[in-house]
Amino acid sequence: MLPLHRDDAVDDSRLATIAQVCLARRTQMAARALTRHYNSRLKWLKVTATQFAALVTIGGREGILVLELAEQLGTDATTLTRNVQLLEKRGWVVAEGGRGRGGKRLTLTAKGRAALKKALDDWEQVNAELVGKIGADQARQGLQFLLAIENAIGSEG
Amino acid sequence: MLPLHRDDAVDDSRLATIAQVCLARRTQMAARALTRHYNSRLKWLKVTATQFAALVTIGGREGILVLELAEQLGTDATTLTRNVQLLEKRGWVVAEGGRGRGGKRLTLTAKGRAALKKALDDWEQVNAELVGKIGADQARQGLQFLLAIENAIGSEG
DNA sequence: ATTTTATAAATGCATATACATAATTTCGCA
DNA sequence: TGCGAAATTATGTATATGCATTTATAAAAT
Repeated sequence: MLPLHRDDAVDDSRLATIAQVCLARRTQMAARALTRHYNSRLKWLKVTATQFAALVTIGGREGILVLELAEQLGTDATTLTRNVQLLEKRGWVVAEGGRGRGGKRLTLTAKGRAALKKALDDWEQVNAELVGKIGADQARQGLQFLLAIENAIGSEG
Repeated sequence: MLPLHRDDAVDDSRLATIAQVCLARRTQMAARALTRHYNSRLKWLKVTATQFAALVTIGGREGILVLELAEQLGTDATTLTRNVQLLEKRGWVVAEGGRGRGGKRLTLTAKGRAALKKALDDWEQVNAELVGKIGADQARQGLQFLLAIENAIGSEG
């Protein structure tokens, strides 16, 4: 039986095109590759790329709230609640305050600052390598593209 | 007490710069925003962006192996093992074969093709909206950038 | 002062992700 | 024919993610 004129038929070449040009798919693929890459480079410090991003942000703004950290990292606040708990268990971050108005203010511990400082050197190397490989121009354009995507989506559902 | 000359001090402006130009961070942020956006648009079909990408790929290559699907999606094969199990439970995908050489060949069910077909219309709309907002040129350059990132990382740790 | 309201974080549940390792199947060869 | 090697998927464990909902706190209103 030939599968012609099926109601549920989909065009194969259309699917191939979509796989090539879907912004979500390609961005996720690159994000996964980058995460794996950074994780492997930061493995000796037992820091993940996600944790590194949080440490950088807290270090740059001591006393930041969980909600503000979520905003800076572009994640849901409930995700940050748990990610921060891991950082606290690691002894890298301490919090003052709690639920409700006023919130929970986060600061790095000495241990946290030390870990961050070490990780920064690795980051510098990894990022420089990547920029070297793709070229400074493309890196700059890429960052603009990523920002444009975020702005295009904004906070609408 | 002034925090001058601390061994663990980190430069705030350096941290701010890193937050701006870290390729991993910015790509992940965009990926998260895109995932949320696509998920909300595909919510009425109870399909996630990740599942959509898998359905597109399986639909475009019936009989694909889990390992090949992982390659196409740029994820670890062990992730795909579980993602595919969800698709099977949903009745969208059936598998022939199993462990070991020969592997497990995946195909869409009629239900899977129907879901894919509906999702494709949503995808078309969402992607067109995004490209419209950021501009066709930047979209094209962005896709090239993402590809360049993947190539730069390749399969090295 | 007590109630209401707004704000911030935490929890329950489900999916997504990857590394290390295990289990299973098949192929090739002795 | 049976054993070792290669290939492929599955499992254990941990982190990451988001939505819906709940809990806790502080401010505002009456």
